Amino acid sequence: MSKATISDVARKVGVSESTVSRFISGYKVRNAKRISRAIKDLDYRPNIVARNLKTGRTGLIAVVVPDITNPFFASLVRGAEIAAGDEYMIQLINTGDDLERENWALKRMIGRVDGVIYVPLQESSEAISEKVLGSLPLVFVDRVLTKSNAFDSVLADNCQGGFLAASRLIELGHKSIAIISGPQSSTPGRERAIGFNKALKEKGIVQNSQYFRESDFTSLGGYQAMSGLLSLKARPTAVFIANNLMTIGALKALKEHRISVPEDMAVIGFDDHEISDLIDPPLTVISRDAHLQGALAMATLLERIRGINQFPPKQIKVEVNLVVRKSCGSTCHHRNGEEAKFKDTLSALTLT
Amino acid sequence: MSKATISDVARKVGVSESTVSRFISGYKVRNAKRISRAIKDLDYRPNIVARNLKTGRTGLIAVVVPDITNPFFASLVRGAEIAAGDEYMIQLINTGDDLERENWALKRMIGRVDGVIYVPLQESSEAISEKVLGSLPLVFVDRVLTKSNAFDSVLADNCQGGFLAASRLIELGHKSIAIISGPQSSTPGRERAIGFNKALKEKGIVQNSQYFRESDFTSLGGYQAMSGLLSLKARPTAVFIANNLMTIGALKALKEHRISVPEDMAVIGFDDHEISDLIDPPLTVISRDAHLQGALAMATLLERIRGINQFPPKQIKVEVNLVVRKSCGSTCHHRNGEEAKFKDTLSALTLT
DNA sequence: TTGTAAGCGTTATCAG
DNA sequence: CTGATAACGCTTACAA
Repeated sequence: MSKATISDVARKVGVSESTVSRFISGYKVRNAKRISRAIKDLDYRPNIVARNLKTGRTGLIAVVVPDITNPFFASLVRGAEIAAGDEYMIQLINTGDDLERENWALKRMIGRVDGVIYVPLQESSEAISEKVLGSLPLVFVDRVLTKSNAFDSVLADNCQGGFLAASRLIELGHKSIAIISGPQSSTPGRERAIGFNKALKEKGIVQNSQYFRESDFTSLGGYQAMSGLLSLKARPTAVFIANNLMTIGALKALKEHRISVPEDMAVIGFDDHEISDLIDPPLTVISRDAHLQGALAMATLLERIRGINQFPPKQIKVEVNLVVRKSCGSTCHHRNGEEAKFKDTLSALTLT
Repeated sequence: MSKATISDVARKVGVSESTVSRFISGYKVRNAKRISRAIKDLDYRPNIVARNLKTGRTGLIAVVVPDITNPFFASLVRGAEIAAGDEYMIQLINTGDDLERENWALKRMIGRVDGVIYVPLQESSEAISEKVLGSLPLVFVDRVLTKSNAFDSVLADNCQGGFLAASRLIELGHKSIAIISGPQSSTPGRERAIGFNKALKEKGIVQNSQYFRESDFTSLGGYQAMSGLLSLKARPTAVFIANNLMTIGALKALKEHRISVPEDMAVIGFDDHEISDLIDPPLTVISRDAHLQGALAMATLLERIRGINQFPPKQIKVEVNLVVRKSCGSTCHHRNGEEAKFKDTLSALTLT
């Protein structure tokens, strides 16, 4: 039984509790050896909760994500955990795209954790009170709450992602390019669409309003959006699908309709996966380093918690890359030149 | 600031701390309304840590998995979280296939959490001390530690899975059937191989020892194992790959060697995924309900924690299913009959 | 119903 | 370096 307390140890050795406490904290004490033995003998383990009460720290960081079964968030969490090292452990909360649950979870975190890594569902949730946000060290990752620019954030370069995708499709000669976008109420939904539209505008392509489908980042949503696109009289010849799950759904729709990719529909997705090149056809995507994003979020949060000279909120951007495979169509002969050009447009890691 | 304590509230209202405490715990108190107001006014939130110290509970369940980026574990964790409801939250630990870290993590959980859902890396880890295991309510999921049969467990019906896979391949006419197995030191590695071999034996197929490749449940391992198989003079014509990650690696090897599936190599994997039927060719797999497995583990653990009449250790088995797609070869005309037969061999959910 | 008081197991302070 | 002693903020007998 782990019932032994510090006072049991103290009594057994014949010193005070304080001395044992100091020994545990790594200070030099006279009876170190005897204390160490008594601890072993009694199988004493410090009561963490009591320690937490005294010190006011918990050693816990909450990571609040929409859904851990989305591989991107899984990698994000893993990256965060690795960056946390030995000192902090992770409390995981899935909000399941439920605003109420999100608010509930955030509230509960107060006093239970030392900080929060937070992927908010929408950029403006009235439900999330300022008070809650103000009660905790917090960093946004992947998405932000726009009402609070007082926090650190670690975002992907979403605009650049949308821009790269559209540019690629345009260069391949497409004029009718659709986008299956995420919710415009969310950061990546909005920003990826912005980058996409920017490329179209710059290249002088006028966008058919039918070709903009706002969806919800789910597989089903992607399926429906693609079905909608396919029911159009004037179908697009290419599509950028703004996240991984929607891409899965969209590909299913294409498969069902026996549309051949990329001949009849060129496809670029968002977020890479080990399986992407086993798909038929291998999927061209905009990729980013999810582990890195999680790790940067954790590192920033820990700096903030440790109060390292109170820096102003950091807005960190993680680079995105175009990974060319077959789903976007012929990898034309000047491909290498193109890729070099793309590379130039990327900053390895932009800290603002 | 969340600095207000219960005594601030008590003072403001002019009652004792105990009264406020009772109010919070839902008891009827005379000044309920005034207390409620004071709590709002002061923005008082109970200090959870102090409460935990007093009550001896933390409201935290540790979930220790090898790697959350494996979709199976992600679903498992999600299922567990859902089953936890509002009362318990999840502390996530990835062991990253590192026995030392696993032991470290488990030790750290003592006193920090109310219970552990645990996917051990090996069936016999000397590193994990009995003492640690005995200090916590614990349920094994997906894998077990054989030295401790004193715990509840929730496993998939792995034997049946291996058996179904092999049977299918045999029925399709294959005689040279390989298996890329997980580590024999792990529960699913061992059991799936057992079921596989059992089917071969029953159907009178003598196994070429070259066709048994023990690997490590990683994608790279699967890649190497498949490469080994392909380098054989007498290649097998079919292969059962005993987990999801190894299947990805194996498919990559097949692709690189331009082996056409299923014509030159029939493939059955383990664990389904939404993407499995987008792969080229769509992947036949043994599937199971990962959410359910996680949820059952959590439910069992909570029962145990709540001490619901001290039932003996439960060994729960979750059914597996054969999901037939194209990678295992021609879905012959008597397919429906076959599937019905398979169904019969499955118990919906076996509680032992 | 309410208040008093005694802890829960640590760590922090302060004098020695 | 050590030992009293006082918190940390809450819950829970116990008595009123």
